[in-house]
Amino acid sequence: MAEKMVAAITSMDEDFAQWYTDIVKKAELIDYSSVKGCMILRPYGYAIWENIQSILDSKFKATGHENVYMPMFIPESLLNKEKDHVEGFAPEVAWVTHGGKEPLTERLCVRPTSETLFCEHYANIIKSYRDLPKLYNQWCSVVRWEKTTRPFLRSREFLWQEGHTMHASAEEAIAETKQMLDIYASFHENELAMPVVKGVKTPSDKFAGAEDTYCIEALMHDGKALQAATSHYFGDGFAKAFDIKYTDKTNKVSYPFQTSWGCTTRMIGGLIMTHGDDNGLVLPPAIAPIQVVIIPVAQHKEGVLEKAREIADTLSKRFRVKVDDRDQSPGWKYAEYEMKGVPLRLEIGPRDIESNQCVLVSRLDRAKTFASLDGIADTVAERLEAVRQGLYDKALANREKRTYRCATMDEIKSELAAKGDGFVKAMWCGDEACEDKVKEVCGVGSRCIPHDQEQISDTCVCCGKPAKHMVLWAIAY
RNA sequence: CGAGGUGUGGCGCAAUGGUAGCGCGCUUGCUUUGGGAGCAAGAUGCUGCAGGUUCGAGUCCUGUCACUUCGACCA
Repeated sequence: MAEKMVAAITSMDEDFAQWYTDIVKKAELIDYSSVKGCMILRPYGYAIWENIQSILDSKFKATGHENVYMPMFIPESLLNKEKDHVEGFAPEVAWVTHGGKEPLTERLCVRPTSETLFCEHYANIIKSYRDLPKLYNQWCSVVRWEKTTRPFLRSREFLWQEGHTMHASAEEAIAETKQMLDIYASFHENELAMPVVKGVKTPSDKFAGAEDTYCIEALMHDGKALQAATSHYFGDGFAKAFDIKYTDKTNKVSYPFQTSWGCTTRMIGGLIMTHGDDNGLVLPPAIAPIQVVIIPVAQHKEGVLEKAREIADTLSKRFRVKVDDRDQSPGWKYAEYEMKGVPLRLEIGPRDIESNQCVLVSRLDRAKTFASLDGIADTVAERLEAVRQGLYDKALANREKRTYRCATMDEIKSELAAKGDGFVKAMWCGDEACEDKVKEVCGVGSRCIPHDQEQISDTCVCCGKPAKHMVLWAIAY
């Protein structure tokens, strides 16, 4: 019987990539569409995104941000206004060249990101220091014509939010950049139960047109890194390129300072690869579309379904609950909701009803325990919190196990060879040539310069000159 | 963009160049129900597409498209 269940998906140790693909399909998160790299988010997958969206949206609003909606198209001339930006994105934009049968006089790109659109608009509406700050966000999809694609991790169209803000001073803009990074980090650690490393990108890895790019990096179960969210400080470069000017308190014409920050449906890929196991997806309660699934056992027997629905009524005041009364065997349903990552299962059958109890099964370890139906909502709340904490602890333990502190490139190579992919902490002189060489020789790229610095050694891991920073290195998704 | 893999019923697969089959799923009925239930009866195919070779092509050849894996690049 156990064999049959494991056979349902590829084992993650056997083939992690195939395991991932099996999960996104079998947990009914997505389906492939007829356009390469464009996935269909099915109800269950979209519900996860809606939960992520609703939590983050309330955090954004609590910090003073307002939602807007910008057009999907950017005229070529507008995209071209900021040199670094267009160079960064031009290779992967999709172009609209015709309206009906008529060629357009100027081709339009489908937004790969909306800095240029926000800047054009800000130039029109920011005239006085009284107009600042502007704290806008939008939820939308963007298009980047990627060569190779994977569901959630790299699709040609993906859903995201992009915040774009304008501030009177550099300090205020930098504070905004950091505030949003903190919001992303706490969302990942608390709601998604994913430990993350906060840091700043090296100059070669910055967002096109940014002065500083901050990010949070998470380590997946297979030891590869995933950038989970980013927050950029732009200085006044875009403001100058787009002629966004205002009159400040001293009656002087000034340029405002800008930020942007975003996170995407890629987070769902991160959830899968952080928490999933050989029985399928495992979802942290905060974003699980179903937090508690109730499985009636021997549901044709008198009183069973009624009792299941009664419990559901009680629980649904506090949790997202589903009673599955389909005509399938209980075992079939157990396997199905494990595949879908439902954090807690409640089984109720005739024997339980007699003794006023039910069986609770945590998705974390599939351990079965009896629980009294008195005060069941409090018990469920405790168990859900235990799932969240357990997921976080497990992910953190994996990250610690796979974090290597290295003083030389030889050490990096031998650690990775001996213990598998993971985070490498090693010192760096700041020279891009060394960054490139580490990637070439050791196979790991720089992910970020972590905020929490450690002194691994005094000299650059590559050239031996005095080190400026500890860098986090890894193979990235 | 480079290197591989795969295209046959909804899904997974089989079929020496010779009548397209199996399992799962699906439908109906009955019996079941505490870890993917059992029996019975059904339905489902222009073998990705286009050419070619052949008396005959799922099978061989050419082209093409799609999906997918791994690299390089990116959220």
